[in-house]
Amino acid sequence: MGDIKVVTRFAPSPTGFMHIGGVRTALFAWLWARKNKGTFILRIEDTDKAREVEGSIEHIIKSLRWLGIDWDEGPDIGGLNAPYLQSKRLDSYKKYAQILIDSGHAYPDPYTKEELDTFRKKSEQENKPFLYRDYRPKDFGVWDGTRALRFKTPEIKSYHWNDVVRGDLSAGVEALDDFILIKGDGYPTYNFAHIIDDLEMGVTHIMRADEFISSTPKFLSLYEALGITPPIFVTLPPILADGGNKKLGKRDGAKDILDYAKEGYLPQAMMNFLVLLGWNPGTEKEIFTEGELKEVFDINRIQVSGAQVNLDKLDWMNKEHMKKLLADEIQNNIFSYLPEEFQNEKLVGVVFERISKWSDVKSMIEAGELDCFSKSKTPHYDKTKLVYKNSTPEKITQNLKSVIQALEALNENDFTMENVKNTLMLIAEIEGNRGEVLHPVRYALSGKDKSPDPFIIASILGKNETLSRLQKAI
RNA sequence: GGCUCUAUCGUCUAACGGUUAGGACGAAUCCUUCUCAAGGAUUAAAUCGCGGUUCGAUUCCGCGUAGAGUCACCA
Repeated sequence: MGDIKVVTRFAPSPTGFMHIGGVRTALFAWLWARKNKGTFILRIEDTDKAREVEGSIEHIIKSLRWLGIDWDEGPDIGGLNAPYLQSKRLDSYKKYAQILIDSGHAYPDPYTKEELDTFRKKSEQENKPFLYRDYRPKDFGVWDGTRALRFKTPEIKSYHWNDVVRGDLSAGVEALDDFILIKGDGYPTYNFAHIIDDLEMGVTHIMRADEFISSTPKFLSLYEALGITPPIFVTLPPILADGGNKKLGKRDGAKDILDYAKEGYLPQAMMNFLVLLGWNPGTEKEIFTEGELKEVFDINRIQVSGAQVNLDKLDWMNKEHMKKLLADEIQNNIFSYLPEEFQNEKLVGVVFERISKWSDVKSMIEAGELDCFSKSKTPHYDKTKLVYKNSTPEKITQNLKSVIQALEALNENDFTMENVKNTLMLIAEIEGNRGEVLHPVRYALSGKDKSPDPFIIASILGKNETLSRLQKAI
């Protein structure tokens, strides 16, 4: 098994952003190549000019790089099998098309679009699948390149094949048809181009989602006509939209993977989350680093049935990966998402601690979680809320005064969380009720019912701001 | 409609044909706590239905049901 060098590829079409589903496919292909010390290729399937979206290629590259996926050959770095844009490989497709024409396996499509539509409607009315081969012309004309070139299915038979994930698969003869190899505009179809490219690039394993199962017989008949040994098929399970039971797609609100980056999810958390969407190691371990995944990932343990996206689990994983980060890594990863006024080194710990309350940094900011640390946003008070439970306003005022007095004794330099805490706890002990001391202080500093503890807020605001807010509360 | 695939707690999943059907997320309860989080402990929660093979079926087979995919000059 270790004798054959593994070559995998990820071959997106540049039609916009990538969502979780697409990236998962890339991840599995990449991991399998890395696990086997093989080659991973990025190829762009840009054969549909009408659907192409400007800037998609850069966006796709950015998305993959964010996740930490790298490639050995690709449009941006070149490689042995360049070019990696299908639109620049037209000569290859023409070469193999000619071979198929010469061997009687391809012919020009004589029909207009309208005629084909009529055929299709007729089949629909009869509740039968539309098969172009029922209308295959008796005599093939000469292909001049202006019409679509169709593949002449050599033999109508039922195919059986093996899939690493699904095991033995089969299809009825309805799955076979004379599909288009090269379109009227001169570009090849996916069905043709990917087979030629994979052949020329030496791809050994094809990872793709299950929507291609039903077209596999077409591919197999083409492999046969060209005398090619097919690569190993690895069908990935579908990813279903959150809460629903539809396959995840852009129309169902599937998000750009880079949106997760903007919200403050860590790439390693996203990678961990994605790899478990349709794969598991067979152990109870769930949190993996990139390095560990490159070791343990195995296509033989890929799931068969579909999985729903569980965003709660992503949040949890993000938290778990944050715990593994060092302070400076947290800073690097989180600060770029924070408004400038919060990019205070002292806030790293707070952000780290409080993030778990929210799904991501963005929503944490929007919820105003960090507002109490802002020197510009002085809290708004509701006097009644300053009072703790059954206490009296007089008692609270008195406590606040004690606190101010005690804190004034601290030097600006000694105004650390530790010292503030000791000071407040001492007063609380003397008063015999923590709530009557800590609550008003916290509320005075934050102006919120729910907030971080008073010690951390005070230490970050500094002596002056802390005392001023306490004074104001009185 | 044809062809094809799939089916274990709410969700993601584990289980050579033999387990009290395990783990994780989420939920609930308790502890801790000035609040909200965090942390600790505990609990509830599943083999789609019906047959068959077998000493024994979540596991193998058939049928049913439900869901998904596909039937493009899209990939």
